[in-house]
Amino acid sequence: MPLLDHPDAKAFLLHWGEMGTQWGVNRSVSQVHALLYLSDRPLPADEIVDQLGLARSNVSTALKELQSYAIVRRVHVEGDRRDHFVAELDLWEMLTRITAERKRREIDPTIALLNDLAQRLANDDSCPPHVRERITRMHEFMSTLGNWYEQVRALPKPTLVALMKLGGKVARFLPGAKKAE
Amino acid sequence: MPLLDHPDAKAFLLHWGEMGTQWGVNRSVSQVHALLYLSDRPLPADEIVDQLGLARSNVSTALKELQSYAIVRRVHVEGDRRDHFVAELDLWEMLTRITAERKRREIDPTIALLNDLAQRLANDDSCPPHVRERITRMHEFMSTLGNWYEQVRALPKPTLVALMKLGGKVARFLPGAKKAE
DNA sequence: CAAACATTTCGGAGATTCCAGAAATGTCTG
DNA sequence: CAGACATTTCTGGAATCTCCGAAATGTTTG
Repeated sequence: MPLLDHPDAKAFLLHWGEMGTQWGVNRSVSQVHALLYLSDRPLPADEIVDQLGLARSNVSTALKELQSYAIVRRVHVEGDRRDHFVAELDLWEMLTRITAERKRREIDPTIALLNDLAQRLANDDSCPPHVRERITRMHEFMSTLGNWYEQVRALPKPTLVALMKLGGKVARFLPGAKKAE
Repeated sequence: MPLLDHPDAKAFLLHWGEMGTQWGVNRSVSQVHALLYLSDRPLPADEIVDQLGLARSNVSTALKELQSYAIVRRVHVEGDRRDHFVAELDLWEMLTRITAERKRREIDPTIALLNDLAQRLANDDSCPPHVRERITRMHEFMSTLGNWYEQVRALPKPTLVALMKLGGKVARFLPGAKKAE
């Protein structure tokens, strides 16, 4: 009955956990995520505890973290007082949500700092020209990247999927691009 | 004289170090990178030690790590026996190299595992259908993503830059896309 | 509102990572 | 090949992160 009796499910879950640690996500969090992803029904925290052998408190923290990425959500189950949880099953959604949250946490603060620095540099003649230039370049680069991301993410999902399927062929549509492949 | 006497350079360096830790890169590594990025000349390890106050051994390890991402390289300086190091200054190059290496380390092993699992699932009737389906979906998704990435990265840099400048407007060129914005 | 149940927060033991200094290894020069 | 210099690998203490169990907090039900 338990999901993890199946060796392939278990292999997936274990690998997902390891992969998480490489990504800066802690193992418990990514294991909980893998379990929910494979489950065909909402699971209460207790059952996650049983299946993964983690402490209840740890599972609680993991669920909170996953919810902060919006890739797991609480659902109510008829006739059960306990919270149940399900993972986002649309992988494209999953990717965009993780990306959005990571940008928010990791990229945006950097852009903000670079904004400040650029401000200060404008009125500071004591800064060696090459330092000014390097910081300015970085600022422009990250801003451009951030803007690009915001634009792309605003596109409707089917458009994004279509773009991805297109792969390297998008380049053909560029004005002035080589027509031949 | 030392680069870090300039408060803005220092702010950049410190922030870059913190940002690194968030990214799973250790602080020493990202500080060394920031210093080299701001420097207008190749630096020998000793000078990095002096400017950052790190142990020599630590700097050595950091340089090795940065070289493994190919965003820092060793250069020879006329009349000095010591190795000197410079950072990649083209930020677009920097991004693509980091991305390539992270994909290689983090995504490729997952795809490889999913290949194996998909193989095994094909001959395994004991696996519950929904588990099979979830793993298969994940496999397809990550493969598609990986293929997309390889195609896009093969495009010439100017094309990539042009695409990025285009932002969300690429969607206009999609066959069957809404022409109006 | 009291009792039962569910969840979160807290504190600390264990594991991991970081990083300085020491030792070892590698490389050049005379 | 000896000695000077440069770099890397090793080792252990410090700092950080992980994750359990206990205590505190929140929530439902009679």
